[in-house]
Amino acid sequence: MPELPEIETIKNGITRIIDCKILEVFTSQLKLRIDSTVNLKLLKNNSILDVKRRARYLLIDLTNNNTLIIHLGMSGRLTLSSKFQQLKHDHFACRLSNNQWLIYNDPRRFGFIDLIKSDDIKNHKMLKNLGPEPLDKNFTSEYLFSKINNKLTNIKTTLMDNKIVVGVGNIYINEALFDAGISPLRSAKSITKTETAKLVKSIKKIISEAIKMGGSSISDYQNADGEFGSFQTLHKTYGRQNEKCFTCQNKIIRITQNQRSSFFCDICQK
DNA sequence: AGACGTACCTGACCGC
DNA sequence: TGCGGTCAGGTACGTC
Repeated sequence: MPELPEIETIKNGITRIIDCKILEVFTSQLKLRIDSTVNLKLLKNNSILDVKRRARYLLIDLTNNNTLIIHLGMSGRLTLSSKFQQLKHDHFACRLSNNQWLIYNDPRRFGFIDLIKSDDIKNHKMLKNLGPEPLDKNFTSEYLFSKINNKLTNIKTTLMDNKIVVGVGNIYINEALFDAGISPLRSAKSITKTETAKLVKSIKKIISEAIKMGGSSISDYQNADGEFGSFQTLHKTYGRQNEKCFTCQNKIIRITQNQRSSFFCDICQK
């Protein structure tokens, strides 16, 4: 489901739980992608100090030096609701002192929830090797060029590598490459310094616009209040195979790269 | 070391 | 209707 703009939107939607106390915890028996290090029932009586995001991970800081890490995988949803009746695929829920339930639902179970000591967060195996945030000032064209100029792999796959830059998934990389006028088929090492600068600018632009629009709702993404994002109405390539390019009227092509769909215009993107 | 394929899961959709 | 195939927003891991 979610790339960085969707997670950022969810994060903004749940900041109202800050200062709430966790009164009750539900967990399903089903296995998520990785097992929680400790029993999540231990969350009871912790209070929420802060809600943060790193890459596509939501980090909920708690009292007792605990941090809850939530990843939504491909199909996860995190919602706030005044009631909780366990639905299929609900894997975690907690009742808060503001009379709301925070509910984690994930049909495909590619996501996970873990509870660790806040001090150990940087060492968590899912977080320790992450590259910079795309909107961070240290994600520059000099940095990116140094990371890609010896890579044989295509530029699209390269930019989806979390060690290089985080949070840029299949939707937004297609959109950013279109914006930059660069074909997804190019090898990373063939991208010039000038093109790298354009690419960095396009990634920042697309991600910021998507955050402003509340993310993209392709089939089932919803924010913490069950509302849909609207950036999908501005997609210029993603999901538009055989439709006309808005710039040149050429047909948008769909191909497969590393088992993921790429959409592009072979006239506008060189 | 780097490149690439595979695996984890469910559900929606399409063609026969 | 039902069945098999394909596809889906992510990411770690195995193998060459």
